[in-house]
Amino acid sequence: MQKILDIITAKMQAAFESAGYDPSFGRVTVSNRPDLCEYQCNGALSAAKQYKCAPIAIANAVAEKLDKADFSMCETVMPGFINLKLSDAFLQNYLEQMRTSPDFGVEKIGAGKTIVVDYGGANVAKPLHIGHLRPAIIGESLKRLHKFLGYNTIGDVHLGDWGLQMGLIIAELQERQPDLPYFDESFTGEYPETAPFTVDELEEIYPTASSKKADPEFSHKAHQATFELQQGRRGYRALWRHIMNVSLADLKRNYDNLEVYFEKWLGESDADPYIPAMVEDMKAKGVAVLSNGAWVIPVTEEGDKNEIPPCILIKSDGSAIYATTDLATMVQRMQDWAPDKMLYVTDKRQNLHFDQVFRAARKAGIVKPETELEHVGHGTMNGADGKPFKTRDGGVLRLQTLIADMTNFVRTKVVENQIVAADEVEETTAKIAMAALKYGDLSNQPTKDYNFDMERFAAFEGNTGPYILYTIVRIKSILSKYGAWEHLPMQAPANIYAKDLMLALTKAGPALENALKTSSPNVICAYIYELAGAVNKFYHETRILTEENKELQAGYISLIGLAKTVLEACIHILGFSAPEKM
RNA sequence: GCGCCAGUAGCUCAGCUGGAUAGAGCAACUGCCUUCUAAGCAGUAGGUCAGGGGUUCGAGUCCCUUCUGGCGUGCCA
Repeated sequence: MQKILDIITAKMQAAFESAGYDPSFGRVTVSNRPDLCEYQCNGALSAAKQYKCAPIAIANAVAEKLDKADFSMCETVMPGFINLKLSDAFLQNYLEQMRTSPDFGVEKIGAGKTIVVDYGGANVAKPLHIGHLRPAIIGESLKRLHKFLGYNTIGDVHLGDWGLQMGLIIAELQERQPDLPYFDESFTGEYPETAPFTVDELEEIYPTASSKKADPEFSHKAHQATFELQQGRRGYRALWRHIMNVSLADLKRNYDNLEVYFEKWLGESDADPYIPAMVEDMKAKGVAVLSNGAWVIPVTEEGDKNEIPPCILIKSDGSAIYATTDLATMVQRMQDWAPDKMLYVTDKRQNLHFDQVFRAARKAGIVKPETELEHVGHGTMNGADGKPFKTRDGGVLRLQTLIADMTNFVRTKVVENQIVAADEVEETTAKIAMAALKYGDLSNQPTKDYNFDMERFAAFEGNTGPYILYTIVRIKSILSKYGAWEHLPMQAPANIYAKDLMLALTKAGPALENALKTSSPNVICAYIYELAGAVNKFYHETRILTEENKELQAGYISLIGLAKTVLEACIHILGFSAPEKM
């Protein structure tokens, strides 16, 4: 469906033109003075500069020419604003069109396009911790948003399963159990089928090994193991498969628990086969050059304020590095899926890395010039005190612990409330906790750091996930008491609360598009908060089920029905859902 | 050193290519439940938009500069 702003802007531009002014001044925006009008055009003010005359004169001339069929008000105000209000009939027709269109008429701007969203960033052999929360839920949300707007979407967890971390684990294992056959180069038999460690052991082995990086001897062994693993040393590959098997099951369970689902569980290792040919190609093209013993891709471009470091392709010890696997992964993605866009959701501290990789990819011709590459660098989640999140003993907090804490916190309130039956407590609690956690995160701009405050996020008042859910639950409650509502047509606004709600509903599509364009789920949060507010005001001021005029009542029901449709679609994009009662 | 990002109410944050009186939530205070869930609604109070210059009819928004904080800055991811 055409957006209201576009419809009005087109009319306004026509009016500017027919009044003898440049139509580009006819841009209409949502009013910032809702007490005066619903939409406004400030074009006369800017036009006054170019035409060197009083803005109000331009505004009057334009207003004179404006096609006023869809407006109930059009007035000019000093120094030159043009203020507009929509007619009831226009709103009714527009909302009716929304109601009867698939997905309330949002424009499928991604139709025919494919996007890869790279957003997990989990490392094998490491439990998911709070650092994995943001990329997971922001990425999941952006993926769902693209899907809703018509894109073919491929979410790829892009496991960290190939870098130095694997070498560290191998080196540490060798120190602990040197007699295992995996370390015996002369061993030619079958390796054991069961792993020589459990998940819990693995999750202890990695941090231990990581803490020993400062030891030159150990560090060298780890680097050597990394190199040999990548070169295909048989025992290391076998060990690597054990590590993968043991930790993948655990990772999947954790992501499921967060309601984050990947279409692809590929990792850095899957990019490995693409590396040799890619590197040879880059060398042949002269894209990669030898520098200090390493093969690097210079990526400084004209216009840079100063030289940015080259992208390192092959380290001086001959092994690959994360830039290499990221580039090779692009090769694989272009070959298998030919996406129009690749979106990476990782910590913003990797900004430079992706800048380098994107430049290198374009320089080497790995992606097409029109392929969009975007890095959404998210900020850090800190504790309520604004300091890095730590457990009481200073360790890293596990994701599952965070979710459990939130769930326990919410459960207490659900039980106190006594609205749901005992056997529904867990399901309701889980939904509210998920909403609290995700909305609390997503309502912040992705790029900014924020403080995790469980009491604030799970608070049952204010701008929170639970508030949004509560609004939906209220609507559901009325609709289920009313009966069949899906067929009821939209009516003209019955009061100012109805009109405000209708105006809010028309902004759904634009909000989603804006969120997609800026890769900012917080835009959706801000929108549904506004929409939920409009619903609650309407709810408060209008008796619906006791309304005696059945015709009028049907209009109310239709209106809140559409509100439910929009709200539920939006929270689904954000990654959570509403219970029946709360 | 250089680069990037940020600084808006006591706290947490919005503010869309400059536009009318800078908006929410929390906390504080005041009202509204015999009526669809009060996890709600209405209201009061709270801001020299870090400081200083500049451009403009008009600046939280654009330019310059200072201060403060965070992060990054060739072989970790």
